[in-house]
Amino acid sequence: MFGEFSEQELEKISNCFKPKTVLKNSILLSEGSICKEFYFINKGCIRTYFIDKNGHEKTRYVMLDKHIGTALTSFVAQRPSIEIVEAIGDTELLVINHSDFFSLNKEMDSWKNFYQRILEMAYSFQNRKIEQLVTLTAKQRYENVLKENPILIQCLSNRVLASYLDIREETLSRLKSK
Amino acid sequence: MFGEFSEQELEKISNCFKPKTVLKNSILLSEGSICKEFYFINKGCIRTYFIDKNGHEKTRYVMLDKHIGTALTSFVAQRPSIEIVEAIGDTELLVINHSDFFSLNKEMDSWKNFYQRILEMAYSFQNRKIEQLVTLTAKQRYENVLKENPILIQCLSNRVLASYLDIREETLSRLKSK
DNA sequence: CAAAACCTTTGACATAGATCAAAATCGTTC
DNA sequence: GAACGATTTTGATCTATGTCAAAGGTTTTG
Repeated sequence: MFGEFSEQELEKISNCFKPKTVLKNSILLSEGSICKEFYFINKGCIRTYFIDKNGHEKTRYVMLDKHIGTALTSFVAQRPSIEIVEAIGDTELLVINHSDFFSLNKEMDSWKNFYQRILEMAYSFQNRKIEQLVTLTAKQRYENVLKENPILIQCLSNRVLASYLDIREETLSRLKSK
Repeated sequence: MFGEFSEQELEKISNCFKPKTVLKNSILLSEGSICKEFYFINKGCIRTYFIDKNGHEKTRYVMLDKHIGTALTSFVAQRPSIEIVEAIGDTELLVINHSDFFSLNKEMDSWKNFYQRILEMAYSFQNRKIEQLVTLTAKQRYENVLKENPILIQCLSNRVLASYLDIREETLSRLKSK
């Protein structure tokens, strides 16, 4: 899906991924912990978010079926995470831990390419997010998700969707009734 | 600085970098063009920015002496760029073009690591930027730059600094007089 | 299935920062 | 160095969105 691997390589890679099932609302990574895991979502939904000075949640990234991700900044730097990782619904995951991830990255050229692509895409995604935050109004951001990624609106509660759009839930409620 | 290279590798790498001097206010990449170049700033200052629907500039990234960068999204995907790259002052650059960059990335393991580190840092930088945009007030963002990166305040005009902070120049002017 | 806990909606009000306009400064050029 | 253009400051408004509070809804739980 993200890279091209030989049979042998796939064998080695799949040995590194361990299945894991988590229930709705489970915390996979709490604030201040160091992120040791990278996830492939087989089925379900998880998100990363952080909490601002006023105690409000800000959702950065939502992963649905067949997506990958983690609290990347903490995972890469092995520093305490600002971001929290949480299961939104019951979720089946495949997990690779930090040391296996970077062992593969040392040994396997095709994994390096894979990781590069992950980083490139993560970067582009963040970049689009910044563009939208600084150029679009709350309403435009909502309409943009409605158009580009409507599945999110089905999967997320209004509370979480609002935090993803960086607006208050009251504002989202008002936007929708128009 | 960013990676570890052997003498041989350094030789090869430096053959790919060409010196280039540009004058203040030169456009290195215009909107809609495909970014073909990656820059090392020897001396001077360049920025990347884009223009929102109201015609206002939004500065994403400022590179000073010994920094590296480019309009990364366009450079990576080889798609027309939303971002503009502009010299803020007269600037001496070293330039590597897209095909040399990715040739090195194919051939040279240490360059792969180097590129990974660039991407990791670029990602973290964007992430911090998002955190600050969504959690800090205009004043806090100004004070943050004042504290963390005061050299920017010397190098940039108020107009550009304001666009970097994502506030209007009038607001910045008012913030400063307090 | 009742009650507790949580989520969403609605209303009234507050405010940070934008907008528009006009002076005041500064820098560049002929 | 006068004059033009660009940048910065100041002032008077406007507005999108936040805040606070309360009322309905829904879901979870013993």
